[in-house]
Amino acid sequence: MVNKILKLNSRDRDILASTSLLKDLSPTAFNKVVDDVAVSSYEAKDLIFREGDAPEYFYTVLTGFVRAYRLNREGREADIAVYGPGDTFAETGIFNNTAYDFNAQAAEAVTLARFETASVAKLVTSNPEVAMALMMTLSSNLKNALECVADDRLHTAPQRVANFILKNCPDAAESARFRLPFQKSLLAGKLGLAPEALSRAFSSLKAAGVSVRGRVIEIKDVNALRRF
Amino acid sequence: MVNKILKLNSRDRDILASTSLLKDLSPTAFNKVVDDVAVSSYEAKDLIFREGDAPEYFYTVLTGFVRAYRLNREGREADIAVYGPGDTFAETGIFNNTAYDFNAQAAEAVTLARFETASVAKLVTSNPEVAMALMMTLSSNLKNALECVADDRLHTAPQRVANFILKNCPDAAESARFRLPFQKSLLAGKLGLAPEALSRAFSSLKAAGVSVRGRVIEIKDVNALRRF
DNA sequence: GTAACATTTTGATTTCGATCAAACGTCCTC
DNA sequence: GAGGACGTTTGATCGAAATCAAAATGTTAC
Repeated sequence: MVNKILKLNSRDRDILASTSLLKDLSPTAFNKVVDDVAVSSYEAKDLIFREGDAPEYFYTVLTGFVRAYRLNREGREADIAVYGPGDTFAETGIFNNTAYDFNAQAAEAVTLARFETASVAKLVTSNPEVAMALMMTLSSNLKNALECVADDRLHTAPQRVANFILKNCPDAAESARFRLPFQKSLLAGKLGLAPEALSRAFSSLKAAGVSVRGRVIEIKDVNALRRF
Repeated sequence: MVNKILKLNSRDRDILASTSLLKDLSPTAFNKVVDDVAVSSYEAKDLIFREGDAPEYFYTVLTGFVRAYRLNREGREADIAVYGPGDTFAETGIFNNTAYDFNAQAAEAVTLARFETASVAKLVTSNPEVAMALMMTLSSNLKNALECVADDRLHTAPQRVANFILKNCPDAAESARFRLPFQKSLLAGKLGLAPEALSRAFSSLKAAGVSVRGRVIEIKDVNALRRF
């Protein structure tokens, strides 16, 4: 129920060392950052933090997927991002100490590396390597967010789903098959769709040679899909 | 037609020195950054850069407004951000040297401070102050982008317009009046709406005490608007 | 294996905003 | 001030996706 907080074991250390946030750090810098890291585990649906909370921590996903979402006044939820293994989220708290501006929830069983915002904030000013790592992360998160706005505003539901599928196909391949890394309802949220709309989008993509069985997606002709 | 490129004059320097990107820099760091800055002016509708171009420069708006937008396959445009005085855009080019991922266009006559991506990239690694300034900028742009996704997904057109109006009202005020800083069609784009939808949203807000004459917005009761 | 439950799909309806078209205003030029 | 050009509003229609409801499929626990 309540998440367990543990010290980093060597397996987690290895995972962390391969994330885009930390992979380019020198051993010295890496150790400094990792010094204050804790590993926290959550069960599916557990809240990690709530919009409005003080941004005491930020996180890198080790395993599983995290859903970032906001509520409107009536309590309806809308996802604004999904973070998976290697992704870092809520790192803006380092730079302005205002409250989290979204809710974060474990979409499934999840383990996270938990950084202390305040101590990393100090590190950043003194360690250029760490600063650079954070800039890369911020930059990549910014690109994704702008991409998301563009996708929402430019593309229909089937087009968004097609885009998502194509991002998961090896570029050169003629045909492809892959497994969704998470539930369809989470994918729907990520794409800004109701689950029903995702389901209908998949079925409209049958015409473009996409077949879906459970979580397995099969694409007859990747280039044909690219054209619609 | 083609934009003029000038060296920074002292007025531009003053404006730059007050932007959130540069305001906290020491004189030394400020001078280093500003060393390679050029001022470029554009007429309304001029393209500043195109999606796919090499990210040679990034920009801070000195005066006017810039529209960032993307195209879908059919050539329809969708705005993904609007940048005004003090805002910095396209700074992600510093961190990964991939092409610009949107088009930038002067929404009206505009002057920009133009930074060389490559030289700032070098500065960043050696100068912690500059790194910090960029992190603040990235962080703020990231927050805005996520806010935009949330707003698009959670709120109807009238609600988005109401939010925009409220952001431009002094917090405490009972009633308020202000002038739109740019054309309504640009506001429509910023909010992800067709101009017609913006117009209809304004007229539906009459019921909440909002009256519009030209660019002047008048709000009878700010708190009432907050409730719808 | 079956019951209980969660997730996904399908169907019917409604709603919001896009689009097309035309009228209206405003600003600028000549 | 007449004439445009452009921006905005209004009207009518259309389409995409949300919502509500129910069926179907999948998963888990016992």
